[in-house]
Amino acid sequence: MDYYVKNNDIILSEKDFNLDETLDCGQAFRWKKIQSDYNCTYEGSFFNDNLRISEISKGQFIFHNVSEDEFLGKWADYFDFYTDYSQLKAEFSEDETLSKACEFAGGIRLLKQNSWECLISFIISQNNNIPRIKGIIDRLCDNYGAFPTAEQMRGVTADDLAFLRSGFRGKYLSDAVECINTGKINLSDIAVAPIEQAREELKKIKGVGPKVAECVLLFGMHRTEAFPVDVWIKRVLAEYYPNGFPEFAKDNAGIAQQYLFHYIRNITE
DNA sequence: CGCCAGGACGCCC
DNA sequence: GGGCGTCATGGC
Repeated sequence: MDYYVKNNDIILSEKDFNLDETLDCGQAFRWKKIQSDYNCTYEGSFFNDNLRISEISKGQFIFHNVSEDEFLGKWADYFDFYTDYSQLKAEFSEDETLSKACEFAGGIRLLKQNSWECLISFIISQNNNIPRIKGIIDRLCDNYGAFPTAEQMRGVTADDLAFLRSGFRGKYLSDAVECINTGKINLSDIAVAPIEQAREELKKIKGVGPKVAECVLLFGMHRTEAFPVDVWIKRVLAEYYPNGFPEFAKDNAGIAQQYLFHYIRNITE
């Protein structure tokens, strides 16, 4: 990791990183672009930690008002800087479609998000569009002052959550809160459980089906073998992988999925 | 206005 | 176990 401390900031060089591609590709919903002229700046949060980050030129970043300890201990992990994405993309490039996808948006990184935040966020995401998902999560965080813990939400009913205007998802959120607070579901255990078992556990929560479970595993537990399949990925699989997804990329199928998702959505528009 | 949104549930056969 | 209508809300 090529970085240095300057005043109260961290200056980072990382060529396999782009803010738009990483923060606005549907894996996280709490980042806002607050500036987009000669450089670009995002403000956002990871559970209850806030960050302002600028891309001052290609591959050059400022983490504003971040200490070296915070950077190494928190943000470098969140942005997965301890993983070599050049190496990863080199491996993916054995496959023609993946190679094109990596070339198309080489600055995507898989964010290592909080499992609880992910669970709630992706329950909200079902049959929903990204601007509205962001709005609902905004209202949730505004109400509690930050992203609420399950403990802070203890006992909430769907009616209590009406202010979210999350529609039929309110009862799912209420059930997720209860599952965590009663101990019926333990996210830390699920994070390290065998993947099939982890899937089945997550699906015990109302409103968590195959897609949401897979997103929680991938985005919230960094299970890189998890592979969320939505309409876009179905299209990729049908069009480019009629004989199945390549075996060599299986351990990192979820990261490959991010490149493919972004690729197929943007080349067909 | 109608169609759709990073789906899941409940019911049907 | 697969197929299908339904579920709130609002972006476009």
